[in-house]
Amino acid sequence: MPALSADVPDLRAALLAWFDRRGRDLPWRCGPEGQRDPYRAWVAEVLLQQTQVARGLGYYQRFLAAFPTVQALADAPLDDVLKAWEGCGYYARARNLHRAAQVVAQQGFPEEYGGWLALPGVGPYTAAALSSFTLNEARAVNDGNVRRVLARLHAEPQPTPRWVQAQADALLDPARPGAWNEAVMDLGATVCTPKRPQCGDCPLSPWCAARAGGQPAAYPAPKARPAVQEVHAVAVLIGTPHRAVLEQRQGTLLGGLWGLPAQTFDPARPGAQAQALRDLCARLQAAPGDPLGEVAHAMTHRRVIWQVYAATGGPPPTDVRGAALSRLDHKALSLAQGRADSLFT
DNA sequence: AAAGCGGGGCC
DNA sequence: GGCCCAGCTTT
Repeated sequence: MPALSADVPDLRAALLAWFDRRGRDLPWRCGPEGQRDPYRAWVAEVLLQQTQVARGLGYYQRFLAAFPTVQALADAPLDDVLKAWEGCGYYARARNLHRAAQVVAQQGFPEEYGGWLALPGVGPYTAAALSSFTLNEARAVNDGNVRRVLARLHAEPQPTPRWVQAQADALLDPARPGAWNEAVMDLGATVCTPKRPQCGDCPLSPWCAARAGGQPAAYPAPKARPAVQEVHAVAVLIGTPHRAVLEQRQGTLLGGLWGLPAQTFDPARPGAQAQALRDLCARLQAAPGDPLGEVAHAMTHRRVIWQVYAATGGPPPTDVRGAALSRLDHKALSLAQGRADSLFT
């Protein structure tokens, strides 16, 4: 295996040649290399934070259709922005993007890395990506793909963020920084994949220490993840699946989204569920009705189990279709849909 | 440094 | 069921 440090020009040339042939053709890569359209690139980068490209594609088209320009985004109500983001998760991204669009509409797009980094929702990865893609600035990105590719290249089982950034900085091709960043990520997403890397198709395999060791998939070592916490709650549906009493969620969990009124309880305590239902209905000035069923919804860090009940009274119902709802609330509403259907079968 | 934050796809 | 994904913000 060639000594990597002495071979950086060859390694760069090999990856960029692969990228020029096999790089992905993605809708936000519009405009010349190093001078991408900043609005489209920005929306895509935020949308793709912790979201796979294959799934981001549909959300990207929907969001761009709703808000074709940064001015349109800045002028829109937050509720409309969240509706366009509905289902995509990590809704703080949409709130921050909306806030940052108002800054950009006033001041124009950033003209350097530091300007991007100063915007809400733009961290080190996104600022490096956008300054290299739109300004041709020599900033190396550090994302999950880069981390995996570099961990394997150097056979480093425990790559710290600091280590990854240093390696990425050293390899970045200063002649084509935007293309280099796109190339490493494309390689990680299509060839140097987490489970079964296709080393036979990899332009970096001559330099790859993990491949030389025979166990490329062992790098990097899996991250330890905290146990998933279960959250039990009762929720009430007042109205119909299309027109129901909704409340806007506060705080960081699904903040800004709308959903059925709900009340958590401790399932280990006898009677706690019935008490939660009474408390919830008392708060709403509603009367509890029939149980509609149970819905469970898994998120990365918790598992939510709802006992859903019909109820009557309470505040006036609102239109469901225009509101941004989480998947959990859509599942709860579909319980009532199934019940309404069954009345006619 | 660690925790919190969605949702889906794939093994 | 576990792991991962073009991470960021807050504590």
